[in-house]
Amino acid sequence: MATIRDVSREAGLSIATVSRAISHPEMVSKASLVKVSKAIEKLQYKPNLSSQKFRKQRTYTIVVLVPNIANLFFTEVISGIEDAAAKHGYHVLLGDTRDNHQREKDFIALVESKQADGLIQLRPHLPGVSDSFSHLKAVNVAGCAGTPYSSVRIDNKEAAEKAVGYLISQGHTRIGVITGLKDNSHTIERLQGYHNAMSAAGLVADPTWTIEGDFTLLSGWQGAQAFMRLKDKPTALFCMNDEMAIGAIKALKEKGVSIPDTLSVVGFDDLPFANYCDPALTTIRQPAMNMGVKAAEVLFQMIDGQAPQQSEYVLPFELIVRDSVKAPK
Amino acid sequence: MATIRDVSREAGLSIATVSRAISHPEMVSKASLVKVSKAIEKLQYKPNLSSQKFRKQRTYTIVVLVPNIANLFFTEVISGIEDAAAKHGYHVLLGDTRDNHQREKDFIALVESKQADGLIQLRPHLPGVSDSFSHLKAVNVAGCAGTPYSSVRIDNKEAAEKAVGYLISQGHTRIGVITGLKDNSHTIERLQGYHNAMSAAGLVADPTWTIEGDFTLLSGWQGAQAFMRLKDKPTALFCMNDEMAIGAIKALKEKGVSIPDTLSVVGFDDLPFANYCDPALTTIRQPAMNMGVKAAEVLFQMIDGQAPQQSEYVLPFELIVRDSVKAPK
DNA sequence: CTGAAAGCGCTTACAG
DNA sequence: CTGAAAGCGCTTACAG
Repeated sequence: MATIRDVSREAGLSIATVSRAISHPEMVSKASLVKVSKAIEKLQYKPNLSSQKFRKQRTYTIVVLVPNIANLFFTEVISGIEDAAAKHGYHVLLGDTRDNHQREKDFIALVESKQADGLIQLRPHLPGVSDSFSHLKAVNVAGCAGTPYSSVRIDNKEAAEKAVGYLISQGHTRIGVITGLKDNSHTIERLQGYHNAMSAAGLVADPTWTIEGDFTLLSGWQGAQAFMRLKDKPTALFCMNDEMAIGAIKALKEKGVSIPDTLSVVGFDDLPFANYCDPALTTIRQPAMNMGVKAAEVLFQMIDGQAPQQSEYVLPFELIVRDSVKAPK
Repeated sequence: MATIRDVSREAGLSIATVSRAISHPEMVSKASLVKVSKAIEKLQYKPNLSSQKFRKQRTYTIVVLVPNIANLFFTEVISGIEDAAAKHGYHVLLGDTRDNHQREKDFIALVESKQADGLIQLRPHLPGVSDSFSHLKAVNVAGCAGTPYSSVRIDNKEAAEKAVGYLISQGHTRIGVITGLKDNSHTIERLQGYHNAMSAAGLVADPTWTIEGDFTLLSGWQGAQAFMRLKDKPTALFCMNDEMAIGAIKALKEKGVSIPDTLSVVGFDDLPFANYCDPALTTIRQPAMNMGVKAAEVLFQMIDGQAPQQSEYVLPFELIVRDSVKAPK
């Protein structure tokens, strides 16, 4: 592989001039520029970026920490990050942690060891584990309120409140909920929204109506089974993500429950599949792609040495009304 | 940030010894090892990997080229790659190309410019565009037969043949197909399998039964509309991926077609959602995760300078029978 | 506008 | 087992 030295020899110029011709062409004469480009052409020279990075102490690489890449919501956020990265000349190193703390640490070490300029964490901040971020250039995306570093998210509490409020507006008074793992911050915030909506309408939320899931299809399916065993069944069900809603609908239909005639269901996220299930799912749309773009842009700013204007960017969500909700009989 | 020089000063040893203590502890005395580790501890030293990489001319990074990260099948393959990478001490740089050739070239340049040691292409090989791979360490995963460099895949033709053969074995003789884009190699191979299965059973495949899609939910939905307009409707439909099958089922149900009673449907891939649609989808399961693992391992071997044992690794697929197929009336 | 030289942080023959 | 030194490929003050 040709190096800058080969090019300088071929062009009959110093390596300094060759380097400038590439990085700062305005500092070099036209004649030299021509010689250099001819030499580059002839030798098929590609600058060794590894060397450039090392020299500049800047990698133009960011790491994206994600608990599980096989998740359509995360994946859409990552698309946004990739787009912004491509636009700004950055690359993204994928950190699929699978909730493995060692793996998470390894990726953080990448930033610490100058392999990457910064980091985006895609999930709620975990106190304890990810506190090590504080000394890094890092931003949290799709997390929760109170993240101790810059974050881009929606207001989960309000969104849940809106989802449940919509069910109430359709006449439902007995509303169940399938949550994520109970310690998860998203669960906590969305559950708060659920309770807020209920009490704002003067309704009581029976504790047995709250069923714990873990944001997977399977847990939605299982949650619905638990729901069916309730003696005093609600007429509507709020699922804290679309995957659980889809799992729940499956289980409900298996038991002969007709949706939305007997039971209304609302999801959260608006995955592409939400529009293709039967009935099409009414859900909260998070601006996943935009969240990714925004998070990346905030990070690039930080890397450039500017403090972000805000410590939190709260983006708007939207209620998407489709066919899974109907007034109770 | 502390450098190796700081550590050497702190430990009262040369930087050479410090370097060895870290990379080749067996070459260093116990006493020195202790001094070094104390100094590292005290200074919170992290080796600058950017420098190490540059020095070693080895990045321990691979790029994964994927047309679209927001695709559950791809994402599962990537999980496999990530697992293998973590195990072997590699990192993965995500190349979400969005079918943009410029972006694809940029990522290839990353390997050429020594930013990454090799590349995995997740999609069928595109003659012309990706010919530039030939001089790189590259492997193709989930592509097609005849890829001009190492590849890991299933036999698409046989898999399609099996899917269609299953419909035939259930008594269907009139079978339609929703394909991907017609120039796509997967489309071509799977279509061949479809025709093979038909003619092996002595059946004729009416050309109007072949409807072009593009592997998206929407195109499956649209394809089913086109299907409904057929005068002489088949009793079964083979969709070249699960997304199109799910889209098609949605459209069919909207038109009041009962599945599988009136029409049987088979998919391809076995996405997590396949088991949660209504009816649960009978489909071909690709070993996505394993394909990712295998592709990564082959690449790591190549990077280590060993030629792969085989130029093609053809992994087994599986027909998953669920509820979307029934004998025709 | 150009070149000689220092140096980014490490690793590794070489000599001891 | 250890250290002095060269060098990986580039960039950038500095001097001209």
